[in-house]
Amino acid sequence: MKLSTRTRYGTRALLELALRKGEGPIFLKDIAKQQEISLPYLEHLIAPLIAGGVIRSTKGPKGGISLARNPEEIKLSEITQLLEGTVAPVECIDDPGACSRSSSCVTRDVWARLKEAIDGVLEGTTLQDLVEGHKKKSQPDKTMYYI
Amino acid sequence: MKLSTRTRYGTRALLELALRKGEGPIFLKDIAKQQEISLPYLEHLIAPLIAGGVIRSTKGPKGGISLARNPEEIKLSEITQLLEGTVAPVECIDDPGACSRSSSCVTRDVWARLKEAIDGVLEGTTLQDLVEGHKKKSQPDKTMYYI
DNA sequence: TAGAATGTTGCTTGTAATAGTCAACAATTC
DNA sequence: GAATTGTTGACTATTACAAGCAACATTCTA
Repeated sequence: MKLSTRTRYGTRALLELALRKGEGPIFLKDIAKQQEISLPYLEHLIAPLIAGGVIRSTKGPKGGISLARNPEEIKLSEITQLLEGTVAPVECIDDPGACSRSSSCVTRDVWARLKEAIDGVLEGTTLQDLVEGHKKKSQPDKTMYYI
Repeated sequence: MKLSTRTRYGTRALLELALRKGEGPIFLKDIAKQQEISLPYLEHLIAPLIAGGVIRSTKGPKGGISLARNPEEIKLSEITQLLEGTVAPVECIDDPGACSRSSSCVTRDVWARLKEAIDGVLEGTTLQDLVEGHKKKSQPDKTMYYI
């Protein structure tokens, strides 16, 4: 039940873009450094994100990548779909033909509920939520210091 | 985000035991056949389930395995824990030391919520729930035929 | 008490997915 | 036109998973 590094790294890369929204294209090099991702690996992660319309790229000097839409319009479910493929814990959820037992299998029903629970979280979270979470962490409530 | 076959097969094997509760020890051979699991593979799956106190085994002729507790007392979370290990989608949830960014990482918070969602389903489902689901499927409401 | 039936365990192997690197290429700016 | 950047494809570990095989331990029954 592990998320691939593709999804984890990709999400962090997008968060970086969201945090630096308005700065224009950001170098892959900078994202890789900031988020501690190997550059050649990151290069591969952006391809599906571009194809999926989540980011835009600019070539040449002063090039880089940037979000194609506002952070509040980009749900995590979209990111995982592009980088992880389906989030179904077993193949037979998306493709009942994958197993001859599908129609009568009770365990399959549980795994289906599992997928729904996962989807619920991913559908309900946007990049903007991550940005706000980040701000909250880096600027903790000052009242804390008065306790 | 896939469940291992260990968990899938193991759950089905336990369901089989729950369905045949009261019959005494069931042959591994029979479970393997009924649930279409390779016998040598199934043999390996039962070890952790015995160690975890979910099933009991009886050696020798007329031996086999059976549930160590009532189906309503066996939660799926317990089964996945024994067969899958943790259900956390990333290592840093259970072990913050796995990544130096843990304390400041916002994406980690999302993956934590993912784990909670998954745990919620698994904690809230028992083997007895599967048994009842199975009964419902094999004995569909007769009124269906009068439509 | 012997031997057959069953679960138990450890060793080994095949396979596939993942993670990652390297290098050639394309486009853009200055 | 040369430097800088993203793009793509080929390639290579590495790892985890799934599975098989064989020797072993235990128990029942004849």
